[in-house]
Amino acid sequence: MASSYKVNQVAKHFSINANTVRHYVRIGLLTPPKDDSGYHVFSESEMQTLRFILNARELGFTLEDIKQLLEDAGRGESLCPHARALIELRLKQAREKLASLKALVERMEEATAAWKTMPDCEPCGQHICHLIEGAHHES
Amino acid sequence: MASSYKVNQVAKHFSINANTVRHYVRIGLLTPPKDDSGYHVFSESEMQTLRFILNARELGFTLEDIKQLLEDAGRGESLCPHARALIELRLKQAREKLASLKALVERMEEATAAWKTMPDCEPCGQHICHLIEGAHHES
DNA sequence: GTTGACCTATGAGCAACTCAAAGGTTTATG
DNA sequence: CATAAACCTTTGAGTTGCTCATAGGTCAAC
Repeated sequence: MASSYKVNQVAKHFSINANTVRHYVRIGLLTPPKDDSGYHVFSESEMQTLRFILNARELGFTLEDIKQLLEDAGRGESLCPHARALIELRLKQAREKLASLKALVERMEEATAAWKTMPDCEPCGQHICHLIEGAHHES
Repeated sequence: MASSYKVNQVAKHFSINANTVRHYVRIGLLTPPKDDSGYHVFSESEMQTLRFILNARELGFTLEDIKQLLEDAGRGESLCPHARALIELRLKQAREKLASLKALVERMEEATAAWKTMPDCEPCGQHICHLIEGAHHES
């Protein structure tokens, strides 16, 4: 009928890898029942849950966060307060990672710019590569 | 004597975790000889290699990159051309990751801002959490 | 001689997949 | 109707760079 999908159909529907769907089943995010031959059958309700998972993932929740939210929902609780607390934490972490990644890109850009004017070094016992050895991690 | 260190001394010298030093030994980045009782002994030359590793890591090279560079050096080749090619690749990747992380942070900020004005939802069969279900991963 | 601080090697855990292996099922075709 | 293609299953392992735990050996001091 209309609202019944198997793994590859689900994957195509959401434009994701079928192995990703299987991964979510494996870790218990999705719990589709099986038909007689052991194939997972996804109903509209499973599809809705998967859409929820993908949305939440896009918003920066971890899969473990999402699992907790789904468990809240399974216990009939409103998960909004929990979601608000979690996203605040994840946003803070994302900002930290962003800052350190920004710093890394700047270091890399500085290094490549500086290297443009430097000749390749001949290998010698004294140093391995002056490009890298000139970097500022001293002591 | 002066130039001979054991793992914890090495770690303290560079202000890194002793397990990090052991990790580099395990994956073959460092190859310190052993004394009679099986302890790793780090000479000045091992220390120089470790400094090289830490500098390169700070510049965004992966440990696998660094391993290749050290192998170049071991074969008496100038690794500067290789290093230049590698950093260009890693810089490109870092910029891509930076862009996607920036986009993620923006999505998270928009979501939290929008959620400030929304009430928590009561759990119902129709939807799990309108906060997350309002996100734009449709279809 | 025993406590405590060191050292070793190895396996596992993190996050979120992704791929491969080994096998069962279903469908389409010759 | 046989068989090959295209699905499906479970499970284990690989990715990156550590970090921690386990089980055990070594060494210096008191």
